[in-house]
Amino acid sequence: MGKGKRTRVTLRQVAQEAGTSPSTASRALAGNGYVAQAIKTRVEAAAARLGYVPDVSARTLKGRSSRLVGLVVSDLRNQFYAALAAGVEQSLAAAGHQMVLVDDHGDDARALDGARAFLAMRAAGVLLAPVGRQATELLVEHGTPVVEVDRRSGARGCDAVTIDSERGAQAAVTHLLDLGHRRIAMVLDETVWDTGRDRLKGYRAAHRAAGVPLSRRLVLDLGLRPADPGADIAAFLAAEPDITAVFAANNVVAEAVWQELQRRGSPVPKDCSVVSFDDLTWMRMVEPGLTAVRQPVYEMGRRAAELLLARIAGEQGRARTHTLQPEFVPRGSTSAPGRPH
Amino acid sequence: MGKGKRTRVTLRQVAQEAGTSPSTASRALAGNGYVAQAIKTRVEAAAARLGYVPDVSARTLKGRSSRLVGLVVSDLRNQFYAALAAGVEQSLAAAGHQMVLVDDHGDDARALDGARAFLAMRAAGVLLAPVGRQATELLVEHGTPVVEVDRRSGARGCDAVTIDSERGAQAAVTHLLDLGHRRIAMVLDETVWDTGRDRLKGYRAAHRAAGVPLSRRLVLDLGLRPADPGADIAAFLAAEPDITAVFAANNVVAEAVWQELQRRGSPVPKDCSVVSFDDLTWMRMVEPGLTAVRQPVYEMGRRAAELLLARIAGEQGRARTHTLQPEFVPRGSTSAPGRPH
DNA sequence: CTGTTAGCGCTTTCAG
DNA sequence: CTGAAAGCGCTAACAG
Repeated sequence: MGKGKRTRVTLRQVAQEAGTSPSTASRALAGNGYVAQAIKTRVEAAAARLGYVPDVSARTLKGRSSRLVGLVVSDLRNQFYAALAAGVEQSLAAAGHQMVLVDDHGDDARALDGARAFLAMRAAGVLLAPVGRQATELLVEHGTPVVEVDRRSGARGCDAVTIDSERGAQAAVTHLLDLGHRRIAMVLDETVWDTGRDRLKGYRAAHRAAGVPLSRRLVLDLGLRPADPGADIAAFLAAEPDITAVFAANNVVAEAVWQELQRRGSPVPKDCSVVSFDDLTWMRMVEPGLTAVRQPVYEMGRRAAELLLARIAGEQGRARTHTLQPEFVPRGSTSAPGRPH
Repeated sequence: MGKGKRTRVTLRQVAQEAGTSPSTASRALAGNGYVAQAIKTRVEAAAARLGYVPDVSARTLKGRSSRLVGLVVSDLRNQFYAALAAGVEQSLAAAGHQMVLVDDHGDDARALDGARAFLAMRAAGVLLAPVGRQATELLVEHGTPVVEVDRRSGARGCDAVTIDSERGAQAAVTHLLDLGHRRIAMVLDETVWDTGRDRLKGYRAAHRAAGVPLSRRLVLDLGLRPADPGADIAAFLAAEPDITAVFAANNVVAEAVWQELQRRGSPVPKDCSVVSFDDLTWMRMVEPGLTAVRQPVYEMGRRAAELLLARIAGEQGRARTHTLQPEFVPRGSTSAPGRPH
């Protein structure tokens, strides 16, 4: 022990030890086909005694695919993706699969590298939060089941699990409108994907439904990876002093907005109400708590994994998109508008 | 396209397409051995044309091991582990390895299952935040390089990367003592591992160094997965009304302490100062900000992965433990003691 | 119910 | 510099 066995125990050795043939030993261990109970026991004992660990690469080579499932997320340090990954892992582990996790940092090229690696390892399936359609297309083209999560790339031939962004955003903004706000800003960091676009749609739909005119000047798009979001937000708020509420399109934006409001000393919600799309730990820790649109992220990961597992199990039928509903969580950061700041 | 090729392109086909033999094609693609430049180009073109994706399971079967590296963490939804995993992934991806992530939920049996799976897939190496020594021992016994992260199981034959818990805790508690606190509580959720134990040691060492007597009654051990931590903390604070400061052993505990303090309406730091070991997002978002011991978690993940990669590359020599230093971050949640609450 | 045979796709001696 | 041959460990026909 502790020396690191130079040579692994193979099925052949187990068979020998049990006084039978490799194929019988294989059947005994895998539980396929007929094996006498006595022999089965004997083989199992031999395997245990020798510390046999089956070689999945041999198995994978023989069969069609491995028990590996790929997951591509855009930023593991973002709690949103971490929770997503946790949900995926949970379902996968329960089904006896392993999760290979790739962080593409929002870069399509890295996602594509990941996809190629998944192909090479004969992954049973892949889950991804797409940043482009290339990765999905490559995978689908090669016959690997794919489920897109959170965003949809628009690629054909794959299932998807998303959250109803438009509905969630509309609920959030309607809440602000109901409170009497009329100059509601929306801050986002992308309209590249359906997430950002749909949330903007929801923001607009809420205004239309309430008969409140829209103003382009109230929408601030920071862009992905802004150099200095705080400065952008500061300039925005200074340019639009009659804003009484801000709707942040996701947790990253919400954090930047919150910090800028703190920095400039604008009391929330007195000077400015705030709502976030996506509800993280800190939003219920701060005082006042942040009103938020809670996304069932962990659940989304689980659902996506289940869907993928069904496809892996051979389920046929055309691609489906499951849409989960967010939940509006009112907290202290929203109230009727005071005087403009 | 989009139909899912029933049969993958093999090296044989690429060779045929390029008008050469499989072995030459292999050399051309892998870059091993001598191949005429002309043929090499031809093979590469053929591979690209056919959309060839090498089968790693065949490669793994032939060679000793795969390019898969296992990582076992205890709770992916905990930002600490998510950051750790992100750091690991970053280093691994840069080196052309893939990360297989297992969440053991603090359960040794699941970690062991993970370890067996890693063995079965001939993982090149494994990183783990141990919950017991079984997984590490199994892996080491089979000759798989292992690096333990954050905690050490005590198993022999593996490297480790940890953070100096004792030093960090001592700094935090010394800070409180320097402010004049004399009744400083410590709340933890385990003394099972060196993390909890060392932080308790640091708490005690700080007291000894300051000549302040210790009282067992000031230490609350919630235990792992407490049913109702809030209630336990409430009871504890009620039973020890002269407490003027709380040192929370990790982010989970800090969250529970913070929420209980909010709930009972005890102003921080006037009634009670608070320090957390581990610094999460919310701790700098709340008002006042939480004084914390920042751990370089992402960096720890990176370092652990580098260490493992070196072992995978064949580095010899006895097991080493890298200890990273935490950083004390004073914020608003600590001040001189007011009157006892 | 069990053993023999063949071969998954790749790499790697070993001759040429 | 290139091709033929063997085999990594396992499973799946197919006979027995």
